[in-house]
Amino acid sequence: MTNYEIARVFTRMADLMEVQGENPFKIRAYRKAADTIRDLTESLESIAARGALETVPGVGKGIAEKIEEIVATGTTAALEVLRAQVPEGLPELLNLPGLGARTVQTLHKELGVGSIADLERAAKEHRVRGLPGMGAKSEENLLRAIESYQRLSERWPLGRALPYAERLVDALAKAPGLVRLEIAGSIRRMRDTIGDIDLVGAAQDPGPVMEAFRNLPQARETLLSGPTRSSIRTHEGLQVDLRLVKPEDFGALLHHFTGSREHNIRLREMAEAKGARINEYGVFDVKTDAEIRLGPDEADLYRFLGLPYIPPEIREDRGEIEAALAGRLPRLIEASDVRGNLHGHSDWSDGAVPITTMVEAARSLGHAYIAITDHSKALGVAGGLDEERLRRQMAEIDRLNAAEPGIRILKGIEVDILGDGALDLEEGLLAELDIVIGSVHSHFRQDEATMTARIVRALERGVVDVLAHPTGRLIGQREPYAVDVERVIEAAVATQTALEINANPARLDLSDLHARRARERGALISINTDAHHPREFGHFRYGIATARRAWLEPEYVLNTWSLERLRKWLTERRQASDARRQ
DNA sequence: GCCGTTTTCGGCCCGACTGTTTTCAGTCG
Repeated sequence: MTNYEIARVFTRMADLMEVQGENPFKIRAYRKAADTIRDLTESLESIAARGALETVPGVGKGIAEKIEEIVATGTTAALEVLRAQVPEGLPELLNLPGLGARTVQTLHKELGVGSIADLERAAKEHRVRGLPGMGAKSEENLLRAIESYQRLSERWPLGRALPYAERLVDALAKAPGLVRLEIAGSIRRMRDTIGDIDLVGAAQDPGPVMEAFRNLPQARETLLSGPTRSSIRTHEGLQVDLRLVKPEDFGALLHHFTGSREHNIRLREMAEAKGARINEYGVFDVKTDAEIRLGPDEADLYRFLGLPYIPPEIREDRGEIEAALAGRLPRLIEASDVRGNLHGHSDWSDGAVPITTMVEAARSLGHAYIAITDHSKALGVAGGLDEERLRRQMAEIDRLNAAEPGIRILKGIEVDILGDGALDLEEGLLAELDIVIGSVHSHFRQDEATMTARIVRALERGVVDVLAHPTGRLIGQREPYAVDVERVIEAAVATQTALEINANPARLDLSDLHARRARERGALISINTDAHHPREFGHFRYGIATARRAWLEPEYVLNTWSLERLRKWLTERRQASDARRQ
């Protein structure tokens, strides 16, 4: 039973309790526990085995008992009781925008609605409008909600959402009277996927800006519209919210809608201790309701609370407030720290352009080095290199380096880790390369024990310098393969293998949480674009963002190092591997 | 159901918009 599966049990219980009208705080407790569990890197089974369940935040006596029950039996009696009481399809109604628990209960009780199909029928037959608080307009809105729910409603990867939001900002920037406009919400925090776009702005007169917003070419329909807040749905089905305040309140607004909700709640609790209330307009004295005037920046708010500025990427209530209080916030890595790309492809395998084109692009970015790491022969579809072609490529790179291209080209390979943990090329040859990236591209369906052992075995050979995209996930397309990340991190530390944060926004693998865990355990990280074309060097922004969310300082990221330091590390780790194997 | 250098009981963020209301409940972020 994975943590993810156990979390799903509690989420399901929360859904069922919600449509039953159970105590909202109890429901929240279950959801919070589920979120926490999903984020753990250690398996609940092993936490349970050492009797430490109640040390997990949000897990108390009740939920701990249920976890033990789930670990032992696969389910819990409490869930089965709820299931017996509530129709299977009822919780799904909560996904319809505008429909909450109270209305779902009424629909179920009064009309016998037990699924979205039931609701659609009832609305079409005008049976909904007879209910208290429901009219013809409500019926219409429900039918629209059902229609749009069936059409869309998946989360967007950051790599799609961020550029889209930036285009919206560009389009809106010309609106009359607009003085500030920023992307807030989960995009500003750079989460790997996002559910909607939050824009915040400032204007003395919000009317014309709101009108321009509703009339954006991207807007398919207006969901709601008021003087300070409007929402549209785009043609692609994504919801976009715009909030506007007076320019002097902009800092408070930006902070409020950057979130995360959990982070903001913590700050409000801290404000309460100072007799102050925080909302999107500023900070107010609880007693007099008078505004406590702060400066215009987010930093002023943190200063008021006695905290240093906390960057958006780590505002998740995952320990950042405690770290800030203790003066121990990390100096997060920045894009300008990057000195090279250690995983990328050329047209020798499945890259789009010749080595020289990739090299020139990297040089123009100001990088000091670039590794060419084409695929190995097992990846036939990608034109992977066999021994003979790899030797020719190595000679080619030697020639290019001899011509002093203004950047160091490292000879590398992305070698396949085969099904049994062997490497796809002869290890003597691999040892001649400057850098070896190892990765899994096959047999994704192996069970967790087999996959974990396979990767650990590959690392223990000591030849792989960097383990690429360690979990194999493709966001929104493919689940990570079953692998015990904790064990892989352990092996990476023991063998001094760096773990990759693959910066491709479809991967972001390691994820923020896994990367943070890896760092905590002492692993080194390499942030790589895995570029197959020069334009994909632009993906660094996503890799950096993930690293920042993982609390990474540049010190622990290989490719922020100078070429000399990097080469020294590569040499020493191989010597250590050789020594270990003797 | 969880949690506690204020508390082991009584809290658990705060405000905008909608649709239906004669003053507010429900929903959302």
